[in-house]
Amino acid sequence: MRMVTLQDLADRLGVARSTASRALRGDPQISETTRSRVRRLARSLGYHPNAAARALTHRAAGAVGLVLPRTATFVFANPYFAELLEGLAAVAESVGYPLLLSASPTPDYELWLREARVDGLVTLGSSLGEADVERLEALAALGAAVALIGEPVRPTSLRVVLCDERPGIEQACARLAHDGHDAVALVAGPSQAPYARHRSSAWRDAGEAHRLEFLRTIAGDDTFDAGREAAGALLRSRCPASAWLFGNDLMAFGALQALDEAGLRSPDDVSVIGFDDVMPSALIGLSTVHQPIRELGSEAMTAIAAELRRQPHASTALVTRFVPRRTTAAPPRRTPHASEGGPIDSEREAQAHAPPSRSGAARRR
Amino acid sequence: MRMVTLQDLADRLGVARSTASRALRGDPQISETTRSRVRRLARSLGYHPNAAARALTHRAAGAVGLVLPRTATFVFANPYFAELLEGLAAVAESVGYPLLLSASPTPDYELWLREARVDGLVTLGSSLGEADVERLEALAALGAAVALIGEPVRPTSLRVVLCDERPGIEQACARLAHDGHDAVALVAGPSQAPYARHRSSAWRDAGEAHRLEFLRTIAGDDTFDAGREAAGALLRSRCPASAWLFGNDLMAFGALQALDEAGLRSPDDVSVIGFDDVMPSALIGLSTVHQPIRELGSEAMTAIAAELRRQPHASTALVTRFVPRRTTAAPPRRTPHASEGGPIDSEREAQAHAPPSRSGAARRR
DNA sequence: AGATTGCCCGCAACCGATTGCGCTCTTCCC
DNA sequence: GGGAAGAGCGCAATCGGTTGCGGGCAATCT
Repeated sequence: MRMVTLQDLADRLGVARSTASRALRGDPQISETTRSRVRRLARSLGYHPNAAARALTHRAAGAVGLVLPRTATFVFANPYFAELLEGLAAVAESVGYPLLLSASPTPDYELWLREARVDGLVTLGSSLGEADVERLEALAALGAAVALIGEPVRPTSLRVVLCDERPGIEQACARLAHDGHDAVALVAGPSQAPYARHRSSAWRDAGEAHRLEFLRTIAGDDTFDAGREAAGALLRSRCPASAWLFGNDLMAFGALQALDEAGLRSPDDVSVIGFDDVMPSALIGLSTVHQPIRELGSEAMTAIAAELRRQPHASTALVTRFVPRRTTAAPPRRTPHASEGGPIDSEREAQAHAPPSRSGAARRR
Repeated sequence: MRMVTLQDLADRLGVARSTASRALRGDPQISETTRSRVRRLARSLGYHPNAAARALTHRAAGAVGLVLPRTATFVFANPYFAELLEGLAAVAESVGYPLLLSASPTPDYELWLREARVDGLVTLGSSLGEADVERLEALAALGAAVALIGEPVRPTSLRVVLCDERPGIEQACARLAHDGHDAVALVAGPSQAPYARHRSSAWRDAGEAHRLEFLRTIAGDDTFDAGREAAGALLRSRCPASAWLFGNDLMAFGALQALDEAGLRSPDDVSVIGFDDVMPSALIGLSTVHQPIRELGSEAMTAIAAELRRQPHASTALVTRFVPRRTTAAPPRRTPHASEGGPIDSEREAQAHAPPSRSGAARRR
């Protein structure tokens, strides 16, 4: 695959390569005549400077990498990543840094930087090990721009973009308490993951401050199926919690499915609160803690672009907020398991004050 | 940002750059001793060959671009693209071609290829103009691997990955007819877009074969809001269609929302059928025509990788199928507009044979 | 002992663009 | 008319890695 080169332009015009180069980038030491001749030819031949050659002389790739330490399937099954990508891609586009994408459960965080394939890197802080952080810091010291989304295992000099999860969680717990809930269950993310632990303790702290008793805590792996299984376990164990709190929306979706399969529903039988507020949540009316995911992405990319251009960058503070929708209400009079075989009463009751409703989430067919 | 170079290795070992190079890539003309010395040092210094320099000599970038001719916001608001990306990224990862991502409403399809930033390109066939197709063909003739997802304006020598939309549409219409529907409305995609026109005529052909009358056709722009507005228009105009067919799921979601806001619901008041079967569709129980979106992505990427490696590649046939869920049923006795102010009767009736249901999709709060 | 063979390795020329430095030619001035 | 200034352009090195070709050296053969 042979493209038009600077030499081609120079040959055709009878000038030196260097002259052609200077003409194209508007060097004042080239006469107007020559400059326009070169530019005209370049346009008509569809010349574009070879990215690799430029990268070599500029010692900069002009691209930024996004490393997602999960399989592509996992990543894009979760709308969270789509929204993150939306924020990243929008800024990447506007600042002119192509985004390189990698989704692998065993990522090599350093590879692209060491190959000088990218000048900067965005990745998830929470999935980095101690050693990863250390090596990325070393690369950052050499000039790489690294931004972490979410907190890593230990404090670091790398730029970390995060969002205060507590306000939204606090609001959610306040609302539950106000509605009369006093016993909840928590379906958290993977217990090894720092971010999941942080979020769990945020739920616990806020919940306890509002006198909510945590009857049970289950660790899931942030997938739909994990949520469904956790909900199944809660139902089978007849856990009398009147509200279920989740580490993310996807698991809450799974739980709603499980409820539906059990012939129960939210909020009549149990209130359900997710975390993230991804797009489908608005669609199905899930009450959840809204996280500004796009902004996390755009903030990370903006920070990286600023650093690469040696411009100052003031980071903006991001916070969560509770978005009450249709899966939260006052607790039922009876706990879910008390009405097996068809929650007739609560249904009648719900109908009395609820508008006619389309039938709900996915159901076995 | 200065990384370890081949010269560094050579200097430290007192050999020539070329020797170090050959040692690393296992050239048999280098002695075992030297080879292992070089390799050991390379590993301990964290050496990785500079991607730009390799690209220059190999005349290949070792990367593939994905150009999405829409804003990042549009792209990632539609789960379709997330699933497409899932298929692309999974294969890209496994074949070792990093994926470059671009989302811009005014894309430059050729730029990355001309800059030699990528060896191959994936984009959406339906959004290419005549001129775009021509220029891409020219680049393909020069050795670029180009794959189009969806049919372009005219037949082309470029590789086109597509999926037969008719079977699923046919199945959907058959089902509607069988359930007793005879009058439908179609909310199609943008009427300028070839793919939307194809899909519309597929709906019409299949519908008419099953004696469904198309009372009204509205062109939307494939967004949630377009679907909501189209549904609003249908309701206001008291269109007596008993089923609504959509150009994609996202518009169907919007329509469900509009129904909900009007105090109506599907399928009691009107059956709704989407197209794509994106992830949230299963969640909210939308009946829809399933398209193997991931496979479209993986097929495109596989084809590109094969072409770049000069390997043969047999393309696989992809087809759609109808997935009946909860938004299709027999038509109501009365048309939607006849029961304004609360469709009490149809509701009772629905309850009689429907399992208890969670309240449905997003509703105004 | 001298010639031959083969193993290892270095020299140098690329790939395509950028840039410091110096050369040439015109023009202006004394 | 001769020298200086300055405009306009070319030479060559450089970025880091690859590769054709040739050269040095030791072992082997006659």
